[in-house]
Amino acid sequence: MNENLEILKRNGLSVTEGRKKILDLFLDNEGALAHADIEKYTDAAFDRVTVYRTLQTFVDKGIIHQIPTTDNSILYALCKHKCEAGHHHDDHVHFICNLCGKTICLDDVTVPAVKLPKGFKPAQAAMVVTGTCSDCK
Amino acid sequence: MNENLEILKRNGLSVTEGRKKILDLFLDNEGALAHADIEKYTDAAFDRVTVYRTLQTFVDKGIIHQIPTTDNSILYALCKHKCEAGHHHDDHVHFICNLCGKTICLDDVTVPAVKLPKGFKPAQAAMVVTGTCSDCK
DNA sequence: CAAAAACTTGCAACATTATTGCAAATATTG
DNA sequence: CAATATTTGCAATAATGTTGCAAGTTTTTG
Ligand SMILES: [Mn+2]
Ligand SMILES: [Mn+2]
Ligand SMILES: [Zn+2]
Ligand SMILES: [Zn+2]
Repeated sequence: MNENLEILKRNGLSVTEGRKKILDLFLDNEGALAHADIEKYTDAAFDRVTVYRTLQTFVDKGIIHQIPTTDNSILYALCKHKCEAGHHHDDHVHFICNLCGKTICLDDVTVPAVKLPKGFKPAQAAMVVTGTCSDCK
Repeated sequence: MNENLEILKRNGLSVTEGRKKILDLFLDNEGALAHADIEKYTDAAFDRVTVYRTLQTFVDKGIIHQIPTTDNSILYALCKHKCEAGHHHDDHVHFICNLCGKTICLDDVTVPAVKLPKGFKPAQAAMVVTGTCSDCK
């Protein structure tokens, strides 16, 4: 069975062209995608609003997760672990390559715990490393 | 001597009302500021474009640093270490409080090193922790 | 399988945020 | 203080994000 279909059904989502296509992009793409990438890769076949809503739906369901950036954009990538609606477990480090520009989920590199000052209670931690990726090295 | 003035001169920047005022905001404010905050705190006394350019200039000079977020905004905070033009050394963890919304530079908490897969060469690492801050606890 | 119900999409209108060129204003230099 | 260098605000333009709603599509029901 197509993996995209399987994922949509498992999450109780109606199966539509747009959702299948956008999910495929994530499944086929190793790196993370920004809203703009998706518009480009789908040749603007779907309305910009639909893309916004689809991404939001996927995040809500725990199908994709967001990666913070420092350039007024948000990157999205597949959740490979068992994320559920309302509860993500994406504790891995993200790597942004300065040369090729790709953002890669280092699924096997866990964000290390840090000791916070008194009174601070951590809930989630994100880590983004920049540098040169293994392809560009 | 006023600290803002001192910082501007040290970095070879012309001293203007806008720069002094915006720099003061950072000096007076413990937390990080977004572009929108600055417009609000200055009562829109300066054109939006001037604020963009001022923030960019400060980042370039190593006076402030950027903090990545997951909501299409960029936060800025003072560099407290010896950052130079073109070379930042802000290796500290950032904490975003889910209750009061403040973003705090944990200047004494260093981003831990992580072991990356073969071929990846790190240059910089950023870490953002969310949760409850010491004021809101 | 067809009808009803539930949900998703695209459009249009609108709002917010960001970028650029350029002339006027301001700051620095000597 | 005059000459020069730099910064600012404005206007125009672009890019990005949000909302309501009617039409279209998918799912459920009998
Ligand atoms: Mn990831
Ligand atoms: Mn900081
Ligand atoms: Zn690369
Ligand atoms: Zn707080």
